[in-house]
Amino acid sequence: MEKVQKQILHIDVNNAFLSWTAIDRLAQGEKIDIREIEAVIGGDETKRSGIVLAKSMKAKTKGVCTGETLYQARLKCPNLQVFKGDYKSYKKHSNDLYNLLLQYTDKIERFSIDECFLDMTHYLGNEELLSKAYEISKRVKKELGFTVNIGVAHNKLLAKMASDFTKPDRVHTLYEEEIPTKMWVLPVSELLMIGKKTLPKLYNLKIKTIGDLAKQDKSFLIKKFGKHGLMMWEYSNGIDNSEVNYLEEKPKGIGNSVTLPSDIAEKEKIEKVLLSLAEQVSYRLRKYNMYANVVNVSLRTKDFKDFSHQKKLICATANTKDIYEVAKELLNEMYKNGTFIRLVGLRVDKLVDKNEMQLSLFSNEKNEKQEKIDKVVDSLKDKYGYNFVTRAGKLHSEEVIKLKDI
DNA sequence: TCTGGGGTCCTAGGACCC
DNA sequence: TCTGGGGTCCTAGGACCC
Repeated sequence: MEKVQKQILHIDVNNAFLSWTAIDRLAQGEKIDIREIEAVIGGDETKRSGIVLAKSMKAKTKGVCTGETLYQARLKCPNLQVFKGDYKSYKKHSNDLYNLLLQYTDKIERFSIDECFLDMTHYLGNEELLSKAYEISKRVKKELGFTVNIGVAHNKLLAKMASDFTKPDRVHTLYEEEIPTKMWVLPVSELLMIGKKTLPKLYNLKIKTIGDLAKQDKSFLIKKFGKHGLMMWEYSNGIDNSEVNYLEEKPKGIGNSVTLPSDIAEKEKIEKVLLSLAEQVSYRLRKYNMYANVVNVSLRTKDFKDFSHQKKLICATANTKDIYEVAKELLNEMYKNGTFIRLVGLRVDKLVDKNEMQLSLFSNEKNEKQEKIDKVVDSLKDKYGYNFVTRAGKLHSEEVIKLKDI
């Protein structure tokens, strides 16, 4: 059976957070379009999260990079203007884009808040596909007020690589025959899944461009890098057979973490943070109607050393209390008193659907009571806002760590 | 006023079983 | 005695993505 060639688009919003904040500000009557000045969307330095989340073209020209500290960015760009992000607004703009794209196909994979893959295989031939890409590009700009880059190709990898070519507001193709001229000439760091740990290893092997990587012996790369080596070889040669995953997927794990206002070195205070996180994580878990089989606590020390411990549960749970109790056990195992901690994280993994669980097998009166308590607390949170309801344990502590609204 | 927060997937070693 | 070896589960840590 001959395989039908897939037709894929990758849509990538240009400077998403910055563009969307620019639109919101203009809508509120602000005169200056922050896309036209040296500006970034940044975290909060007073909360020790002062990093660049998105940058304008002008800030980029000055060398400002996503992920660097605002302090570093200001050194490169002294007139830099910093604006706060608004996740709720971003979600809305992202949905607007999604709804527009639904007019072309319902096979859309939302890869992140500002990126989508579209399976357009029902459009016949490259010409038709390309003209649809231009149509989408124009319509998004006109109807939604921001620009996108669109990658046009026959698989997801090549579409994503293509959308990353020159920006902003561009449509690029990357068909198989264009790989040598458009992709192999690029530095190997541009290839998807080549990060900052792999890059120096490739440089040591005199592999500098994606083309250099593509010409390597496949088995040599597998011997050197294992599975990752095979993937690098396939990607550099434009091979990717993955499907556009358009069905709504349930999460495999749910986690929250918080950088503390200042480093702390007392277990009791870390426990209070864990209680807040347990509430947050289990609340989200219950919203998905899922149970967790693994609880994981992670810590970051003041000198940025990360470590974590995890534990498989005897019985899956979505109770705040159950998760909190296990989290405390894990903290006890791993925490050495006196160590200064910067970040505390709690996540649950190996999630299962509530409906797919054989209930009552292990459930008892105590569990049912806990579930009822959580249910009441959840509905109050839904009604009056997440931070409205607080646990008694937290109310009586002087160290209340207020978590951001979710 | 130096370094976020949310994820997924992979690896390697130890325990344990047959 | 000369110390198998495959398979699975669990855990800690790491790499990468946006």
